[in-house]
Amino acid sequence: MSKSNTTTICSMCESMSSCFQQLKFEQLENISQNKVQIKFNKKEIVAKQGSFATHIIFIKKGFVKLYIESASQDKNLIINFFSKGSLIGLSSLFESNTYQYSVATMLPSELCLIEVSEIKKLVVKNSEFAISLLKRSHKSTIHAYNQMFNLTQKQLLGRISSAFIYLSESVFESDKFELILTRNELANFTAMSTMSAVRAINDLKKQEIISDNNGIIEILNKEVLVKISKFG
Amino acid sequence: MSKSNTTTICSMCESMSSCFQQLKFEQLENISQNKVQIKFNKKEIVAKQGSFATHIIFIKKGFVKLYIESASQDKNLIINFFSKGSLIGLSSLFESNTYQYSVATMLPSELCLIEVSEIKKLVVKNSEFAISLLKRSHKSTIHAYNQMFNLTQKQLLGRISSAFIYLSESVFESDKFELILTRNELANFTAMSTMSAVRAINDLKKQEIISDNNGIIEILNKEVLVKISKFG
DNA sequence: CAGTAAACGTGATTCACATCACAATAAGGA
DNA sequence: TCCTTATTGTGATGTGAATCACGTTTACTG
Repeated sequence: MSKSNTTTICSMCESMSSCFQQLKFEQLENISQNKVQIKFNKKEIVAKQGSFATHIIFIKKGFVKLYIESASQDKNLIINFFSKGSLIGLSSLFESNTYQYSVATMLPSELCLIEVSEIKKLVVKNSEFAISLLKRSHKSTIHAYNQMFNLTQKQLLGRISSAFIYLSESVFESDKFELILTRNELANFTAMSTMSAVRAINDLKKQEIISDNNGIIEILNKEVLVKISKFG
Repeated sequence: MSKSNTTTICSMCESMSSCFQQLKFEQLENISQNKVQIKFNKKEIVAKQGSFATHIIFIKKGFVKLYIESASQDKNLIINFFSKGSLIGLSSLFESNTYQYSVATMLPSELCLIEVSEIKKLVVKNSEFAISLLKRSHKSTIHAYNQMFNLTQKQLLGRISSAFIYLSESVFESDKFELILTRNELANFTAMSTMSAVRAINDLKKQEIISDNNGIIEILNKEVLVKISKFG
């Protein structure tokens, strides 16, 4: 990682999240003065589970995964993916001062690290900002509940199908998208072995429900995909 | 359920949650005037997944479970348990206007249903209140992440052990407690079959890690229990 | 651009857990 | 109080998915 030599002023940032749009000009200036903007290569760790959380991570550009590592480190569970405009690390902020998860880039990314104390001040000053943080937080909670259900109550094909629907609708926002994730990462997101992920994907390909051209996934038969994702 | 004939004034409520302690007297009076206090028997549904969420649920007394129902209704996943002082339904409030989960009593309970609009007003007016809601929300998120990890990465005994530790430390707050939950509910909380839950519990009993006297659970060997919960 | 590591893939085997079948006990309702 | 239903329990069987073993292809990296 390297500190960017062209730090953008927050009020000029075209990736600005909905939260920050609630802020007044001078409040945004405060953020601007209490952040660092950093460039990361792909596959770099941005936040490490267990370490002190002194900053909130804002994604200006790129793509990251948020995941939980096991003690033995061999089993990772990917909780979610985030791209431009996302804000990460809020839960560590109010609940505990250490990260409860790790965050790593999956593409070259530009991130802004904003001081926790600055965010806290703004929550007190600006109730619109507080509400938009509340919305984000509840979105995370609902996503986690859904995933808990998906991962524990559905089997292989249902989990993979749910994952493709989620990626298509909520992450890449298109029926055709570059997957970016490896089979191993998809396995870690769906709580199965890499081998099972490979088999499940090829199964969907053979049934012509999805296609995969060098990493470009296209959902060919959404109706059936949804049916599989619901049945289990 | 039946509307309580002795509605407590919020400012006199001895179950008052930390959130409400942030409120000024007249704000608490507003809550008081915009709530209904209702008595529920055990095993009654308080909130039904999919229905409109017009109220926030405050637990004045009793014990409830929050769970997600499957389409076929035969598979339930219990997300969490709540007792006196808890506030439920906030995520439905900001993210969607329908409940993403169901809530049911497990003991006779007294609940206060507070109008969503009233809570929203207070979040805007009182930033301390907003922050305490943020804290609660993040606590839910972190719990969900932990559970996701537990349920997907650990096996039977690890999951049951984690569950007993959670119940002991975070729900009943004692090494000795009345279980309240049936084997089936414990299975739904640990994402396994009822039969497996029965076997796993009896396994822990045989190893003298826990004891069960007519539903009174005692953790006899916490050290080993923690070890099992970590290994998986 | 060769060498090595990471990612992708297929078939055979193993194992954890669900399911089935059935019994005993406890709880709640007419 | 009896009758029904929920809850707890044990052993045998079946199966979904992990693991193992191995080969192929694609991407880094000096």
